[in-house]
Amino acid sequence: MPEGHTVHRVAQQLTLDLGGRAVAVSSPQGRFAAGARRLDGQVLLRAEAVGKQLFVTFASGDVLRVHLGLYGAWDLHGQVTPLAGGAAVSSLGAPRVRRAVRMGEGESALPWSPDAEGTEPVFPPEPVGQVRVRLASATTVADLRGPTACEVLDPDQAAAAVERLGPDPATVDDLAAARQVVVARVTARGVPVGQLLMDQAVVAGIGNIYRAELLFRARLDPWTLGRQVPTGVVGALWDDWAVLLADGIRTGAIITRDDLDADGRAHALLDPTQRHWVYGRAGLPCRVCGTPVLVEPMAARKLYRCPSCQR
DNA sequence: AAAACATGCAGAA
DNA sequence: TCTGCCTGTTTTG
Repeated sequence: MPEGHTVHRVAQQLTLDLGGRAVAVSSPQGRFAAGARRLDGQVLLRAEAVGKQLFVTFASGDVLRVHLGLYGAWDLHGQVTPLAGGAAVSSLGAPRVRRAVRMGEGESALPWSPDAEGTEPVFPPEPVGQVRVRLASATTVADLRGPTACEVLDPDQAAAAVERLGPDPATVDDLAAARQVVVARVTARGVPVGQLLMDQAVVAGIGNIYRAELLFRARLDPWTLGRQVPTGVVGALWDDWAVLLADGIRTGAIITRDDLDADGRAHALLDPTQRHWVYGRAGLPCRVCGTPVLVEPMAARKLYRCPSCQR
């Protein structure tokens, strides 16, 4: 369940291993049959993420728009170039390896089990489960399952879809201008800032984990109304989001503890319970002051905060 | 085996 | 504010 960083990594991966190649597009599950026919056989030009949405552009100009929602995931098979930091751990520029990788819900290497005879798995592999879309080159297969959105858009529709989203610090060309936009959108509203950070039309890519962690790092009470948050504080939230997102894209994990040294970070990579200040820590002591972390609903999502540190 | 749970969002009311 | 939907993993009985 991807926040922005995961989708950026998917985009990198698809561009790297399928970009510039003609791809067979199919819908083994059948629910995307018409869309698949429209794209089948075209050259995949590039994949890009804006917030949590993935846009895959094909030679005709048509764009596959995918939103993973809560449960969606991409499984990659065959030649999958290791990205830095992720499950496909390997040094940068290492030779390509054959393996299977899941991106979307706790990125991980898939069990690569040879069959009973110990022979190599066949390529391309049979689709397993409900595969909505398969993108296949001669050497790489990407299977998409469980997306909340999956559709083909023409160029104008794709531009409109991007236009509906707030700025994403990983794609925006002018960080300072984007900062201004976000400051304006937050401070104009009489809605809790914790809710505004999750609003993809205000700023793109922030999910429940990043929301909780950004607000803790700013020591800001999530219930503060947008219009009550000082301009400089909103700007600092945007700046911090840019930092956390870049870090998440690089490492493939959401580690927000700026109190950890290199060893601590390496440990947090292996132990998810060490990654966050407050997210998922309801009832546990605040790592700064020891006050029990609160969890409560905000707009039907779980909000984690330290009632003592965040004011 | 069944239930609970999850990093999300659209649509209805 | 509420419900419904998508899928896989973890927890519970």
